[in-house]
Amino acid sequence: MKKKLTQEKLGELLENGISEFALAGPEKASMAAIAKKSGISVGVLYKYYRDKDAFFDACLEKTLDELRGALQEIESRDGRMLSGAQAAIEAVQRVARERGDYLRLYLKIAASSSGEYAKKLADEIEGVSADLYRARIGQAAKNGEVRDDLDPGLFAFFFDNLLMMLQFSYCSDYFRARMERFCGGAPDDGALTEQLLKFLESAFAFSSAAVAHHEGEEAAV
Amino acid sequence: MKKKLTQEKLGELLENGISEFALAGPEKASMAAIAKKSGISVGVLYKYYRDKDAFFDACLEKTLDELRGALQEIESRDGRMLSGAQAAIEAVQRVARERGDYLRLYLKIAASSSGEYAKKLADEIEGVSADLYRARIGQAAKNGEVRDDLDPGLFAFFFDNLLMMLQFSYCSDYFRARMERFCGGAPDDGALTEQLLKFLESAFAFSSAAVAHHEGEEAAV
Amino acid sequence: MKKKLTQEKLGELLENGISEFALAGPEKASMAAIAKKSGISVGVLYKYYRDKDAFFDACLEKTLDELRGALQEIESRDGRMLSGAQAAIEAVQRVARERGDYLRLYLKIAASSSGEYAKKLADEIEGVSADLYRARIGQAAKNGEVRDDLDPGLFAFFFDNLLMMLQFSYCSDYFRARMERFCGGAPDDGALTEQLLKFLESAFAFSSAAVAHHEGEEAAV
Amino acid sequence: MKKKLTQEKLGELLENGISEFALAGPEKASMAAIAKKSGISVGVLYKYYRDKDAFFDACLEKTLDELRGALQEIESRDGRMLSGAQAAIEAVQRVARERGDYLRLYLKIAASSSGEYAKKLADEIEGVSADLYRARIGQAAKNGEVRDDLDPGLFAFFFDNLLMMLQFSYCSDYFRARMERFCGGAPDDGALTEQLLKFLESAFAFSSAAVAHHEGEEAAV
DNA sequence: AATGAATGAGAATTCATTCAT
DNA sequence: TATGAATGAATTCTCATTCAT
Repeated sequence: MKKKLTQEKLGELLENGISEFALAGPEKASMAAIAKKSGISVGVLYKYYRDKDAFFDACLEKTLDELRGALQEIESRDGRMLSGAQAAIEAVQRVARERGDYLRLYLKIAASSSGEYAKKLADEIEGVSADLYRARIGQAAKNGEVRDDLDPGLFAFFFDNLLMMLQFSYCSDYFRARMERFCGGAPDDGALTEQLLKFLESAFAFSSAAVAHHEGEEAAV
Repeated sequence: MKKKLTQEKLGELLENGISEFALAGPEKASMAAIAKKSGISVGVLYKYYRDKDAFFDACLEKTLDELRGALQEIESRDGRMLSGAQAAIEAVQRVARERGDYLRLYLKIAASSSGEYAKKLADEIEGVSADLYRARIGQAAKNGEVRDDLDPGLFAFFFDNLLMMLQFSYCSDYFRARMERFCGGAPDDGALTEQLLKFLESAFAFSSAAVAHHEGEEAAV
Repeated sequence: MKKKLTQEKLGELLENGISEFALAGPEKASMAAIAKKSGISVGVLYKYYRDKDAFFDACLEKTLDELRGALQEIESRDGRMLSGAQAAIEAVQRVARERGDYLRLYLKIAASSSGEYAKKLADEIEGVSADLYRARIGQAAKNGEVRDDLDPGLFAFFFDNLLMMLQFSYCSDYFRARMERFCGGAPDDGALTEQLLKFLESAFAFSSAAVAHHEGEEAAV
Repeated sequence: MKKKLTQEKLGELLENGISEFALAGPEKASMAAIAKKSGISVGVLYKYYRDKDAFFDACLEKTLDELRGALQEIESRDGRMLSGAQAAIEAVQRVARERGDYLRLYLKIAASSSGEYAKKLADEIEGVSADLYRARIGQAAKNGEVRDDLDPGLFAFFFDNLLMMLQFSYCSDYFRARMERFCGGAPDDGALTEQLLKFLESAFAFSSAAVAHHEGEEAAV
């Protein structure tokens, strides 16, 4: 038989698919173009995936897998809010650099999907982190680690919103230009991390009690 | 008379265009459908706009005009950070309700545009508010109204990010589903506003405790 | 507006469709080829007919209308079996000459259709003549015009079978070749008519004259 | 051993080919499906047959061989017209039951082939029986067994036409539905045979009894 | 100037055929 | 020699754009 597509080829196909879908959008992306870019014929593409939708789903699935993978790394850290936040920010920066296409595709999908499909997708993609963040913040509030006059769900939402916009700002031309406009040029990763942590730290804590608690610790030192 | 009719028709045309582009996406939106919905022939549509792209640009322009209009209302308020924030949040909620199409289209564009065009667009859309927020925050820091150990540009960026995600969460099916997943159901507008203000207030160290802390520091100095 | 397709163009389109479908078969016939042959673009074809199937149905409908029209002419004659048969044979010959494509398409469809569709089609196409022939033969049997020991349905069936094969033999290359093989060359229309009438006349044992003639012959022997 | 397996496989391949071609039509039948059904790879199929057309020809050839075989059985009987006719009708009924695919494929071909190929095919398929029938009828006319005022070729043609339509009516969905429409339901094989024989007998004016019967009636009048 | 029918390039998808293994 | 994955031409159908009326 003619040589079967190697695993790498299949991976490349998905990567190119993700890239095309992210760049041109699911409608405009051309199956022929993706096949050509991957050095295969349209025929194989259709041997492996029933149709454009199925191929798109596969690209999306891979994207979500990768993003979930990046998330798990963060989740596995200790539960303290601040260190978690720092890890998350750095993960966003790394993923944006290494896997910008994934984020771009995610943005496209998020911007385009509608109706029940949107709901299904949101559950699938955001479910884990939503629950995790909410639980973590609720716990932190009980511990006195963060203020207790906040709604864990909404604060988790705001927290994730900041990370999400960070993602978009790193991966999308538009949002990057916007970020640069705000910062008066491309911001330094480290500085941005530091400032965002400061923003979050302050947002979450920073009730006098927490500060007092902190002060106590520091005093002890 | 004839002109007036045309003027009205043109406005309707743009509205329908915005609606279609926002709903179906720039690729999938049909020129014929838009013309029909507006009660004119495709011919006229092409008489006024060279091609689909040009028409799309016009729709975008109108969208941005409207959004800028909404923004100006907020900007014209007094310069105190907190009241500004509250006004902005409420403006977002109102616009999302009244002009969801504009926000949906904006999201589509932000997710799609690339290269130089993205930059141009971002400057045009975000320029004013970016500059305004940065200046306002810088001023507030000088006044001791907010912490002074923060970068005005980045904090303006974070602030606007939160508003932007709020917009998306109100107008896009996907982001709405995500918000509901975080909040365990559709959040109440008032509660959300309150909590977000709390978040911001704290982030900017508005809270008396933080201020007191600051004051102490400053007194020491 | 650009000139709307004239009625003639539309007629031509159907004719070319019928011709292509009859020649190449519904599967192989190419929409593009039909459009080109008709001097129009594929686009119009799809403006007038939803898809290939719809266009095919239109072609078939026209075919059946024409064939039914030819049939009606015969049916409107007086009810005597023999003159009806003669008219039918001559109609077949004329239609085969003038509208061979219709018969060819009919043959293709008859050969191809299956399942419930076949039943529906057969009812639509053959229903009228089946009922008519059966009634006419039943009546003729009562009148003593034809033998009364025959089943009107089956005899109508045999009668129509002979006409049907005549159709096929005139319009299909294969059946024409077969006919010529049987006859040792292309048969003369008049001779064929005469002989077929003789065959039918005898089969139905209508004409006392024919019987008398026979008697005479036999008596002579 | 190996060869035997191949021989079996080849037979199976042809059977499956005939079945597919008869069912789906030459255009729609899929080479891959036929190979799979036969438990071989497409590769071997193309090793044995240059292309789809060649394979189709082989299927056709086998079909014709089988049909000729069935015919020979009838032809080997004694030469009396009536018993020959009865044998032929019963053979048609049996073949339709046992080898419906052959007849369906034959019908497809007859409906599709055109030009020189049609002629070649008709000669090959119909040649023998055409000659046989003509000769037999000519002889019967000389013997006084049938009327002598008929053209042996045309009468043979009419006779074969009736058998052919019987074939079609037994094997094709369309023609079966048509037959049932004429008969008011599925006819009984025996009744059909009896009536068709009556029709033929009368057409050829064979039976002295029928004539006598008539004579009696007429005398009474 | 307005109309909307006609155009035709372009996209998805299929499947007979090839050929490396 | 057998395999069956890969190829890519061909086909259907869509819709932005044009232009005769």
